Amino acid sequence: MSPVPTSSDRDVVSELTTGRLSVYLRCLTFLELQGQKTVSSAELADRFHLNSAQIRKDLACFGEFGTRGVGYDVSQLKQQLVQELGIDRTRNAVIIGAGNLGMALADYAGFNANGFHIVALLDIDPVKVGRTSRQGIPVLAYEQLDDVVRRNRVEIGIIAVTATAAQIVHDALVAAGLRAILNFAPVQLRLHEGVKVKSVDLRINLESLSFHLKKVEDGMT
Amino acid sequence: MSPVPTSSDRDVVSELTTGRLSVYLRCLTFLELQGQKTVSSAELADRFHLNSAQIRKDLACFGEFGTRGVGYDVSQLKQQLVQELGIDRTRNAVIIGAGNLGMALADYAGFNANGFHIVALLDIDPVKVGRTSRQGIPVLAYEQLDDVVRRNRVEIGIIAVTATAAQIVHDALVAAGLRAILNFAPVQLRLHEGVKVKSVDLRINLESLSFHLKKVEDGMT
DNA sequence: GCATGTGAATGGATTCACAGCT
DNA sequence: AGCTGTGAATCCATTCACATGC
Repeated sequence: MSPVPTSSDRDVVSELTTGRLSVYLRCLTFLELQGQKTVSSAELADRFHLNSAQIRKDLACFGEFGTRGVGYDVSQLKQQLVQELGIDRTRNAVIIGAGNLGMALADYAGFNANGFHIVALLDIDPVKVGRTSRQGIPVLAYEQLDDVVRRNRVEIGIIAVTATAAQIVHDALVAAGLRAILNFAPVQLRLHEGVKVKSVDLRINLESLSFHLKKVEDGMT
Repeated sequence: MSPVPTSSDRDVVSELTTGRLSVYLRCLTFLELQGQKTVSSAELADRFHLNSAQIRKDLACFGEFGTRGVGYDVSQLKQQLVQELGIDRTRNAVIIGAGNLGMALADYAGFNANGFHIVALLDIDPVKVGRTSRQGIPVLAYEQLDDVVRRNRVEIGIIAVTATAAQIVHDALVAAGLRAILNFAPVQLRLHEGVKVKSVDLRINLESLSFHLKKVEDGMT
């Protein structure tokens, strides 16, 4: 369209590519730990069941990090991915809903390391307020949402409430200024412009497994 | 290839389509509860932020359920989806790993209703064995895996252990005869032929949100 | 020689648009 | 008239294959 290159050139990194960047990061972290200095796309593909061409394409989105004839420098590429993914500094999050799932997520290792930190759980139930998770993350009153967000520079909201309450909570998170939301409630949320929402729907995953089992039963291997 | 139509004709239901079938089922359940008798693909699309053509295409995989000029019968289509997804009977599951996440999943409402039932949690830690989740689901010894699977007709395995243990557990589940696995460990599992594995990677979702925030910061909206 | 980075080719999935049925 | 079911068209993602550079 436009004859001049725009900033949207670099913008075209698909959701799928982004997800794979995280995977690559994890692979590189592993290799670095093993003391490996250098890795080729072919080796990465072999060891982690990926496709080498895809790895190269994905990485090429951000510039040229490899050396022809050699491959990629493990530590350098890892650092590059950390930066591209924006986890070179810590991002704070709150969890709405201090039920089983919310509590478990609050203590989940992956949510409290390498760039993320759960500041608090919020709940409307006065009985829960004042408690903490096993790891000591406090449960605060839901009404304090705006305060908590402002005071702790929270950037990410995690929805762990029932399906019925999810849309309301979602809208409140957006109103509180959050632009990144991870949703565990089984609903089709109405989205807001400029706000990224990722939904993890546990039920859908189970049903997809059931579908597979059904096919096997019906002899459709 | 083959000139005669094979059973694989109906086999070509993509992963993405399957996921959407679950979504449609949820929408229909909602509409049925509201007492709505009939619904058109356009109305479904409007109300739940979907695409009407896609809905029709997806549903058409299983035959013709709609009535031209009218739409779909809510209850009938719902029942059809329940059947296609294979949740017209209950499927039993075990969770491996009785940590925070495993415990939370065991009590998760969506995992103990409408076609699914968590039979037990299994753990190698003797301290945990003998306890139960809040809802009373027992924690048994991991060594009893084969027994538990056989006795309870378990069809689904849920991996809620650390990344390091995940592959071993996965292989044990397959050896125990399971053909459907839901994995919460952040690893690229080596897969077995004929075994369906769905992975839920919480970390990837967070990183994808961070990536979005980074882009916003850098003014790439 | 070897492995990257990338246009070109392929393969899927989504969307369009309309023929066909009620 | 209205809405489904579907070929055709479009869009996006993956894979191939090779020119390019170390």
